[in-house]
Amino acid sequence: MSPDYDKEKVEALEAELDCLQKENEALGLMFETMSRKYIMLHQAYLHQKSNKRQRLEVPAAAGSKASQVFVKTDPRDQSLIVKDGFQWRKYGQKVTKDNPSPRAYFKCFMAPGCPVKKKVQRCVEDKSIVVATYEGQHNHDVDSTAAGKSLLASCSSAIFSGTRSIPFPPLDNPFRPTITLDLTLSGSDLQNHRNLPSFMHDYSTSNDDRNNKKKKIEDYVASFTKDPNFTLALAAAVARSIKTEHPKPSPP
DNA sequence: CGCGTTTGACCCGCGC
DNA sequence: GCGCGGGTCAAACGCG
Ligand SMILES: [Zn+2]
Repeated sequence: MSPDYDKEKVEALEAELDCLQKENEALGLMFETMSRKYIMLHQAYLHQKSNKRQRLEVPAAAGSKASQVFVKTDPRDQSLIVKDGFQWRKYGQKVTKDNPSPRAYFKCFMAPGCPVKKKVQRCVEDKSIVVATYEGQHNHDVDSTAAGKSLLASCSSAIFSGTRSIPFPPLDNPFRPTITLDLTLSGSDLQNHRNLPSFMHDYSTSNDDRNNKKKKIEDYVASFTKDPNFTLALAAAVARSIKTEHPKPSPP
């Protein structure tokens, strides 16, 4: 047992720890973004409910017409995210100025007159993360068979719906499929209100019970876990995050 | 031969 | 008015 061995081992562990920390940071950012978006959405809902006319001229972004989905997947499997239960026909691809990665344009042709479009683009830094933007909503049923066949979405929902034990090898598994965060809110509002934590503060203080908020977030998380795919790591991370702060899940 | 992807052209809104 | 950047069209291509 020479010290070199231990040193090498320590370095390897440190590298792994760094990688995990980086991923944890990314996941935390996603979760934070989701929470912020939920808070913004709720705030906007209350505001719109109380005040009929909002001075925001935001045309289409007011409603939940556009939803953004952060997907973590293998760089080569990018085209596979198309098979998410819907049938998409690619009708364009463009290179954007900000992002070196090309952006692909898809349109749902599962049903006639379905105006749902979808934009898929890889993240700037992390090429393993793709951002899909869904626009519109389907007026047809989602093919459950195709959805069930679509990658490994069911395993993540199983974690949230049923047992909390994770029967899968965690981060060690290179087959880690996909992370999907469904954020049914436009991204422009996020950037607008990104530097305005007043909403969150106002909401947090004005509301009597913060547990309710946590419960809402949890419910929201559970809601979007049903549809899209989730990586085991994110599922476990979010579950632990929620569980630690609000140890009373009680899913329906 | 039918259908979906590819890929450059075209269009259109916007800022200078 | 013009250039630019993003969104869409459609002809060509490729594959089963
Ligand atoms: Zn559709």
